[in-house]
This record gives sequence, structure tokens and C-alpha cells, in this order.
Amino acid sequence: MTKLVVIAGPTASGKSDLAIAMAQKFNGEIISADAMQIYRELDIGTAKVTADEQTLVPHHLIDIIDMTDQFSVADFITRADEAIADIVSRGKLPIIAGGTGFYVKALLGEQPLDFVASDAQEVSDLKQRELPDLMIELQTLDSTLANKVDQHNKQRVIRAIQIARHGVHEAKQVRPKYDTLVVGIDWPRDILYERINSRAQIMIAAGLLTEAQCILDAGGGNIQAGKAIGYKEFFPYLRGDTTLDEAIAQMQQDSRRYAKRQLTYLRHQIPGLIWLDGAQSQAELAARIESWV
RNA sequence: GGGAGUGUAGCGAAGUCUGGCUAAACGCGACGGACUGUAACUCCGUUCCUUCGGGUUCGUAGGUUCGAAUCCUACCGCUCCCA
Repeated sequence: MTKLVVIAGPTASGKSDLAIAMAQKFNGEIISADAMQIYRELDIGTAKVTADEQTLVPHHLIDIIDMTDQFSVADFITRADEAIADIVSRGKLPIIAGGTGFYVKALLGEQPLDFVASDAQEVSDLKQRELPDLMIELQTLDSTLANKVDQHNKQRVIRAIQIARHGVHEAKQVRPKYDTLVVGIDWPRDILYERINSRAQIMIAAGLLTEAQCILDAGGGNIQAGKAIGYKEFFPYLRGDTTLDEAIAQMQQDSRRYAKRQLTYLRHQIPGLIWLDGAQSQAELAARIESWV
């Protein structure tokens, strides 16, 4: 079975550095599992590895689409499976590094994702409607599903309606199964928060605002890329509605909350995940890989 | 020294005139949680203490009252204005 190392963890926990170190040590290549680093133009705000770092170790699933494009877990799975096969065929170790727990979970899932026939037009039509109205439709279409979804969560209700309307279809092909070593990087909460706060300042100095302006011009909050933390907080500032300090504080706040959500996700949604002490993650992971490979 | 205002849970802030329905709205923060096709999304819960029976609160100390964050007195702190 194909062996796979998965490095997860909250934002600013040091996943990229750890992945590079492990890739160098164990002849690996890195696959990013990150819902925002897939965008070409989002570099600074997504804390993407630099071009220099990419010359050290080959990276995959970074810079693969334009910032106005849509992307989904299913796209990720397809491409990640391909990248893994490619890396393995060249005799190297695939290392997944990413903060998008949902992508990681889907990649590791033994069940293939169900496919639902639906299009963007349908989704935007559903979006126009009020939540109670949507729930009524879902209730009549499929009451079991209606009871299962979070009734306050419009996004999930819309998805449930699509499933109820079109039904689920078997995935076209069976996905490969992987033999995985899954780790998560853990820091004391206050240290993680400090890392997040100071990284925001570094990003600003590196030219984050130019990128944010770029995304604002491309559609701001209306496009998927415009929902990324590190950009959306600066739209009000760029429009002249808030001060820079307020925007930075907001970004730090959002990052901290995001980190919390990631931690919750990893704790409960990724079975078998081994926590690594942030300060010792390189040594700890190297030891584990050595005894596992 | 004189005048005006103010002190409420981690923070901000209602409630005070018209005492009981107030362990005290709401916002923020913090913490916990959900999440199989937007996931850096979207959504939910807890937040004085508790052995879950209760207990102790609204600057402090008294007082009025069956009953006080709310009324009265004194004191303390903070802010602003005049000196």
C-alpha cells in the first residue's frame, strides 16, 4: 500500500517548514492540502512557501488556479491522488501538508465522495431564497436528510437540497487506499497566538496590502479567494472605512479563531492523528517516520 | 477648593426616573462543539461560584422596605469643567 505522511495543524504552527525538513531528510515531495494556496495570486496572505523554498523540494497543488476560479474538495481529491501516484512512481515519499482539515479528511476517507449532479446556477438560485423556505422544500423532498442537517446552516441546507433533488451517484472510480502516518502540530495556545499575531505584522511588511487590493479589484468578498483570512479584513481599510490598525487587529482575531476551529476539527474529525510538540516537531516526526517507513 | 458626571459579570454596555417578572438584556473577547463537493467557509453552545439542592453578586459601609443594581445617608475611586 502506498505510504503517505500527513502533516496537519493550525495556521502558523509551522507545517510548511516541517514538511520541507522531512522531505529533504526522507527524499520526499510535498502536496499542499490548503484551500487557499491553490490560488496563483495569493502568496503572502496564505503564507505560501516561497519560490526559493520550492526549489529545495518540489511542491504540488500550489498555484493551480486563478483567483476568480472555483474549487472544491472533489477537485482536490482527484488532483491529490494523481500527484501521489506520480510522486510514488518516481520512488519518492509523498508528504501532505495542509491546514484544510476537510481536504485531509476527504483524502484519507475510505469512502469515495458521492457525486451530485448540480450546477452553479442552481446553487445561486437556492442562495436567493430564505432559510425557512429552503427547509420546507428539503422536508418534503427527504425528511431524513432534513432532520440530519443543521437547520440554521444555510450553506449545508442548500447542499442537502441538491442531494435530495438529484440523488447521489457512485463515484466513477474507486480511489486508492493509503497507509498513512498522520500528525498534527500542537503548541500551547498562548504561543500559537503569539505566532499568529507576529506573522500578521510580517505579512504586512512583505506587501500584503498590494495583494489584498488585487483581490478586492477582482471581486473582493464575492469570489472564493476573497474569503481568505488576511485579505478580507483589509477590504474595509482599502475602501477607507477603517484604519490599518483596526484591519490588522481584525485579521489577527480571525486567524486566532480559525486556528481554534482547525484544532477542533483535527481533534474530532481526523482519527488516528498523532499530536507533535511544536517546539520538537522535527525530531519527533523524523523518529516516527524512520520507524514506520 | 467649587460644579457636573460616573462606578454593573474578563472587557464594553443596558437596567436606576416608574423597587419584585433580574444571576442581571445586548455586544465583544475567551472557551467548547458541529461540519462528506464554498471548509481560511458556514453554523451551534457555554461564559459569577456550585457537591446542581443551592450559594454569593451590581464601588464600599450603613439605612428604608415583606422585597433594593434600582430609594436614602456617608465614604472611596475615576472623568470633565471652573478655580
